[in-house]
Amino acid sequence: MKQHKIFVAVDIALFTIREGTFQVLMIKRGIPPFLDFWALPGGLIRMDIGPRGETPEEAALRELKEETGLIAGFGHLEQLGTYGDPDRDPREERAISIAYVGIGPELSDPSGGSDASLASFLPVVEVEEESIGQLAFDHSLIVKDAIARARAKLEYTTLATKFCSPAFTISELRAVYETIWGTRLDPGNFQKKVLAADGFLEDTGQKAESSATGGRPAKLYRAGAASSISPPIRRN
Amino acid sequence: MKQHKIFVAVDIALFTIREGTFQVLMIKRGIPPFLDFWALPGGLIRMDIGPRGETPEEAALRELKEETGLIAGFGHLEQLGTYGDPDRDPREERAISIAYVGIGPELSDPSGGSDASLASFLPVVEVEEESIGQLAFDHSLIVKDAIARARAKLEYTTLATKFCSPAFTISELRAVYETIWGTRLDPGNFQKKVLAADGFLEDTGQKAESSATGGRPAKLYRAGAASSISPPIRRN
DNA sequence: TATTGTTATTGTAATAATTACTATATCATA
DNA sequence: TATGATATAGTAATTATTACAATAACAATA
Repeated sequence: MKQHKIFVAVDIALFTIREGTFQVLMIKRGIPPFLDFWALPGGLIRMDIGPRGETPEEAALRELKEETGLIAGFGHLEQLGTYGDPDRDPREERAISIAYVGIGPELSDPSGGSDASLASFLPVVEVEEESIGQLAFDHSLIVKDAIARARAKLEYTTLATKFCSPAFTISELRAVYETIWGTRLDPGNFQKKVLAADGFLEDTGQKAESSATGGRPAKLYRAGAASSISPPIRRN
Repeated sequence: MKQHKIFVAVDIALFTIREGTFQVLMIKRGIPPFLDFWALPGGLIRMDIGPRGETPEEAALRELKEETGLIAGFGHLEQLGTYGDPDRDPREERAISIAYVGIGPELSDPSGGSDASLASFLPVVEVEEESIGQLAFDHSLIVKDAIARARAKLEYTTLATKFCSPAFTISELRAVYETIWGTRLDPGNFQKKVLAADGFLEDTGQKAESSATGGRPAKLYRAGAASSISPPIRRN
């Protein structure tokens, strides 16, 4: 019976926008296998924490903190899927992985730790085209799925607000869409659409500083209570 | 190290439409825990099959066959998500479960086997409102998520064709939407919409028998190559 | 102070999609 | 041949989307 037990890992693809670029948190592996390869932060679910072991979410947040120093002050965490190919891990013992997608605004700088020699936000495009080299395990597949999930969810959910500061302008929100989709959206139409979507935005009554280059100062909004929006924001 | 290994199960929510009703395949448990409770077909991933154990998909199809007699001749299988709460299984040893959603047309009659004393398609509404009693483990949550997934995917994918026979009429397809959503759709508008969706339907050149009550015989279509449709079919 | 540059926000007209019907086509059966 | 039934096509009103123009509100500068 016990022969059927399997190692269960969790991995997390944590996205943010930094310097106008869509980025994902990666670590450089400090131990074999795949020593010195880039990988997603993650590790085994531990059974020696709590009376019956950790939940997968707890494990994801713990590993994130251990390997990158980042704590759970970010806005969103959802399960992406479970990767269970018997050959996804080259080691003797089989291991499956439950993957998560996380999203946060302006995250502090990561620092390597435990099994990671280095932790850093990397531009999503560089990870996609593997100009940083091949990724460890099946993490290239996981990241690809995670990116697709994030892009798709912008359309019909209020996920984009999770990339923004607590109070943000509509331009800032539009920039999130433009950065992640790699497209350009009409400012006027975008404005009307998000304001028409019930529960997407709440007026704070405040105004942003006029930008460095001048221009009319924008109103500041905060995220509303809605989690899905209809009609959706379209990708073009 | 080995202390961290966990039992990994798979469960499958297999949907079909029978006698105009949206139904899901359930088994009655023949062993404890939850003896005689209704549950989803499923079981542990086995490590003694293949050089490194089964894939989760293989395990799902094997358990389906063992417990219900149904074989994999159906149209669609996708991962729903992994349920990992440490207390989801009351037994001594912790077990997580990877859940799948399956869909098939006109499936043969199931028969109980192995750990199931009985297997049967049950109307989704009865399972939802638990008029058949509480479900085993967290299967009530899993079924709920599976139903929501199926309903949502009808909108923007060609999933509905998986419930139909190889050649089907537009009425038959419309009945799938109406049954699963519990709504009524305008026949004329529905027809135009699905025909306008590129790659959704392929004309077979044949016509269906005129129905028992008479009426113009409908054209027969088969599923096209597209997997997503835009604009989506809306729920009303 | 008036002007210019810049960004936010509102307006508008053309186009496209959706809806609620109506009309016609094609069969079975009386 | 008429009638009932269902499939399919058409049509006009409504609604949403798009592309673009106009106006508003500020900073910086002449």
